[in-house]
Amino acid sequence: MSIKRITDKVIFLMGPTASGKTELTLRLKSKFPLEIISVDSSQVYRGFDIGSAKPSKEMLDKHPHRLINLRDPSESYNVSEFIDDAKRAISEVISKGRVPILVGGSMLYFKSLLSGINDLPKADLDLRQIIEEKAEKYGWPTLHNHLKKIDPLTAEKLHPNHSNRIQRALEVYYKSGAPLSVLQTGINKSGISEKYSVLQLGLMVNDRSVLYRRIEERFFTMIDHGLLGEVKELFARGELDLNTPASRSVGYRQLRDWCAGDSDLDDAIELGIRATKNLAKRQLTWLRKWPNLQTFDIDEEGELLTCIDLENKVSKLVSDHLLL
RNA sequence: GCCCAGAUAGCUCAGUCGGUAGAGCAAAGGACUGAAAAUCCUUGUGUCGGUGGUUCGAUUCCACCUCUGGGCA
Repeated sequence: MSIKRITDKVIFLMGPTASGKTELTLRLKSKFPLEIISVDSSQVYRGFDIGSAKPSKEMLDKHPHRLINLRDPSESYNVSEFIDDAKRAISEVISKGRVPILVGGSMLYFKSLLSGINDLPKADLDLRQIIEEKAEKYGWPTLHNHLKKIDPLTAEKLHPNHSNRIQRALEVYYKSGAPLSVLQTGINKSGISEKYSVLQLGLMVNDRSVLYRRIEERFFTMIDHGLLGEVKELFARGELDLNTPASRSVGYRQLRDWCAGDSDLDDAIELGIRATKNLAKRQLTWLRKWPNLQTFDIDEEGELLTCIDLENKVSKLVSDHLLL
């Protein structure tokens, strides 16, 4: 076991949406030589600002976040690109003698960055389109059956209705000629856990209704801050095309329907809030089974981590981690 | 005051030609390798508005009552 220097230290701060990650990060940043790297699949899109809870311009000037505003909404971003970008960002920060803190709620990104993924063919929109059309005609269970013949191992793991993943498995096979399950035993794009000592912090909630209330309040705050205008503008520019990952973001998707005249505003808002709650629930499902996670519960009053006591606990861990 | 239509799961509703009921959404739990804020899986005992009547048996038919829409006065 080798003693690691400060140049090997990385911090993860994970938590569901609206759990107070940003606030805690800023507090830690005032005490330690940290630089922020965002782990957020929606904040990478330019123009998706208010609704993705992206920090304001002023805050970004003062506290730069890496891996934000990397793409136009018409483009797409993915886990693989994230891993490359995040690794580069981490080594840049470390080379400046500072400590990278990766903050966000995209749990697949965290997991893949930590443990690595396999080298696989990248997405092919045309091919996906073709598969999609077949599915509309024959149904996903039929395509699942087809997958059984070319990649029984993967098919076995997938439910016959699991559209996206059946589609991906077929895509991989058509592109590479090799079954996904075979490629997944190949050479990994390595994760950072081998290279760095990673302190993994997770914000959890005992009482989910506290988080849900916060989500509701925050949605209306976003509207006060101009969310509707932001969505209208994106819609007018044609950047809420449902085929792009950006436009499927929670909140934007529901308000898009309102812009398109498919629903009235109150319904869209309610659906947006619900979708955000569902997201938070899924994020917590990841964290519950996350190995080596230091978890902190938000307090009963909904004060979240503004509470000095919890802030100190986290600070202690960070401080220990940086000294070891 | 009269007429009509409703009253069924947290919400919107379907249904039972009379044998105590089911979808979607929500909620809860879970999965997760290039769309991941995505996508998918599992879980449904509810005085079927109240009281009576008919019936072996009523949430289902009948009467009255209460409430909610809409119309007429």
